[in-house]
Amino acid sequence: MDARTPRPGVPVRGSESGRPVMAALDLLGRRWTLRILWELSHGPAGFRELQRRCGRMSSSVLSTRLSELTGVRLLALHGDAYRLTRLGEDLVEALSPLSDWSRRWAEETGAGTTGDTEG
Amino acid sequence: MDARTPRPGVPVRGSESGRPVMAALDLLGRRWTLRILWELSHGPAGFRELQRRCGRMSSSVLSTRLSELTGVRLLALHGDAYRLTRLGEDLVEALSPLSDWSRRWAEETGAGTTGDTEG
DNA sequence: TATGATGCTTTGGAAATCGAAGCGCAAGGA
DNA sequence: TCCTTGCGCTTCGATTTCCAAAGCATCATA
Repeated sequence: MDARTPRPGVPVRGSESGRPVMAALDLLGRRWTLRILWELSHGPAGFRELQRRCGRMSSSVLSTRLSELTGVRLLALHGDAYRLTRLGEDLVEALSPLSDWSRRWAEETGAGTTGDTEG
Repeated sequence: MDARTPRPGVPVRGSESGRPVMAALDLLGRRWTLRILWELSHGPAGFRELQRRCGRMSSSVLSTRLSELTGVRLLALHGDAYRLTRLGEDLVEALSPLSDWSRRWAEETGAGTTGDTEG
């Protein structure tokens, strides 16, 4: 993490208040961040394994995301495996209703994919 | 919305499956998207008003985000006011645990701002 | 008629993201 | 002992996204 990583208590993009939720909205609104957390909720993974889970995302971006997320204590590196911290698990759990919601979204927009049990 | 806007049923960044949740993670992982939804959950707003709520964000980006979000039916334009659709309200509600979580995050990282009652 | 507010669009430059290549290391096989 | 494979990343040039300022047309008020 560098000094520009959003974290509670400091001003972030579009908000000088330091309100925690603003930091969260800024942090999560960066490409791949949500996806990385989501994938790690399925279990710890090393760098290349995680890259594969994210559809071969750019290694350079993965690298910076991982250091951002570990910097704000949502992830931790144990040996060669990244895993969610307690805080990170809580976040993913807070976001879990997204899975059900997205199915409703699919229904209402008349989307095709149905054979989808894996949240 | 153009053809590249993530929506359920089509491949998105990092996922060919068309799984709805992947589209959601891609869509929400764009700068300002979460923030815009969040701000609109406090009530409808016109273009410039919304821009102010988002801390004077760039009008060009706001414009493209608004058309993306209306394109996937999370927002609708009524007269000169953007407002959440039913689907959009459901999404914000699904995301609402984020507010409580972010406060815990602030506590655990020893952040300063406390005078913060507005989620 | 001016003045200010609105909903945007345009534009040139800055920053984020991309993807391919490469580095050093460790393990396994011939 | 070499050779290959996989690992965790970095580097770097190219593309995409984002940005802030300026501008345009329109409407309301003065």
